[in-house]
Amino acid sequence: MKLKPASRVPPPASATSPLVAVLVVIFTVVDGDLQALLIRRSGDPYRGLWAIPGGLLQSGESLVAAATRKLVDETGVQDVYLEQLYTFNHLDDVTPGGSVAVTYFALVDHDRARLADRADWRPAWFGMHRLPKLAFRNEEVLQYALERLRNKLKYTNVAYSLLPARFTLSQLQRVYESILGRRLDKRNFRKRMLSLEIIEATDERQAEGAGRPARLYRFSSREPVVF
Amino acid sequence: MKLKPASRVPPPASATSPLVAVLVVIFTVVDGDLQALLIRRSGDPYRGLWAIPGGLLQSGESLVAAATRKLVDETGVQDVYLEQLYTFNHLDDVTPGGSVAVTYFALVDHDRARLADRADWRPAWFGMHRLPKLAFRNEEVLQYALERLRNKLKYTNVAYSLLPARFTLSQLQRVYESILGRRLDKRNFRKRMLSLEIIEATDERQAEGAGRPARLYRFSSREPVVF
DNA sequence: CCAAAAGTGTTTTCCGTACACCCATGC
DNA sequence: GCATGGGTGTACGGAAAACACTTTTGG
Repeated sequence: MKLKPASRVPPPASATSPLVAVLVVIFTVVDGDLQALLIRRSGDPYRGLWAIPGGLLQSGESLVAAATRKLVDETGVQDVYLEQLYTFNHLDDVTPGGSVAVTYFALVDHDRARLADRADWRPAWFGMHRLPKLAFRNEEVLQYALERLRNKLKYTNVAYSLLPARFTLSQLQRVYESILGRRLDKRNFRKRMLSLEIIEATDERQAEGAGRPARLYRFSSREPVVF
Repeated sequence: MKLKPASRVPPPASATSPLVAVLVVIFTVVDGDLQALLIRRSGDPYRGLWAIPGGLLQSGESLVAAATRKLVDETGVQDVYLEQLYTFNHLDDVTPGGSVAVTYFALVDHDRARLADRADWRPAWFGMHRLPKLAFRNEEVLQYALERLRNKLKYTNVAYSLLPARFTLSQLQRVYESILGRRLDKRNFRKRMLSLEIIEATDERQAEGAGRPARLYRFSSREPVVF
């Protein structure tokens, strides 16, 4: 049986066509730890397990709009880095007719996020190395998101979305180290960041407890930049 | 209004939910020219224009299965490189309730492809620099696919899917040049290909018209390999 | 004065790029 | 013997990686 391109137009709304869900992997870095936001399921299936926030794409809604909506629902923030990740299917093996999950990932500054405080399925942050038991095949999605994020770090300035407007180079380095999962050399790191010209020194300083006060930097651009 | 994860499960089949289409950008290299397979639309909208092959995702069908089905329909080949590209929406601005297009791209050896011979919307190859007027926003999709392919070429062996089992280094270089859109240095190219150990020399040779016969090579692996 | 974090250069290694001539065959 | 495509090595430059000590502050 052959599908005709023309058949894209008038939907036979009768047959159960696959549903479209949108999931958003929301990352943050707290205190040297890369964390993802998960919600606890209060309904079946997988009741009580944790899952990536998401919901059905509504009629007429665009994919980014749906992803942004979920992001705002869960964290209250909106103007952050958000990128489409991958489209999975059969994540959910219960929906009759199948389902398609379009996944996104977002990077939020932990201090700006205000988690929704709901009675059931409350959201919570989990370190990527201390994940709870997850619903559907959400481990796969998280791993894929992490991999993508690690790659993006190498050739884009996406880290801007994980930090406040002003930050120290040590804070920035800790963000990189949390995501990459390994220590970086301080001198090489600073040399590289500065040579890429994605950050600029300000003339402010900030004392972090004991020790010499650190210079504060800012990102030259708070829009995504690819080098 | 908030979507609950639980609502992923029982679909309210009443509302017109967005449709899911699967498109497959099929690339080949012929004679130093990177080409994409397009089909001519015989129905509305965009009647008479050319478009990327695709169709609706059928109930219960997986995304790769749908993409593979389209690929086989159009070219007769199946065991080639196939990768998910991106998921667009609003490509089609006519479907009520909106539509989502999950796009893939495939790489086929031109000599193995046997194009479907249909009365209406016949498929045909078009050089990426001589594209006809396209339906929907298919230019965007093709450009995105090209960009992705160019990147993949740098750190994977995907070219194996564009060549026969045995090939000369010059043929391989022409494939790279067609995709990248620029000339490469012969010595550097060979050095790199051999040092990556993705190809191996055979002891066969092949005369290409006049000139010294060329050694034939094969890919060490005909599965995708990332370096 | 000591603990704690910030800040700073040089050397080596590796990879990408530039570049020109000889070799084997068909006609 | 000449036209055609196949095949080969070296040198340079830039980026990444390795590596250790001094500076400034708080307590």
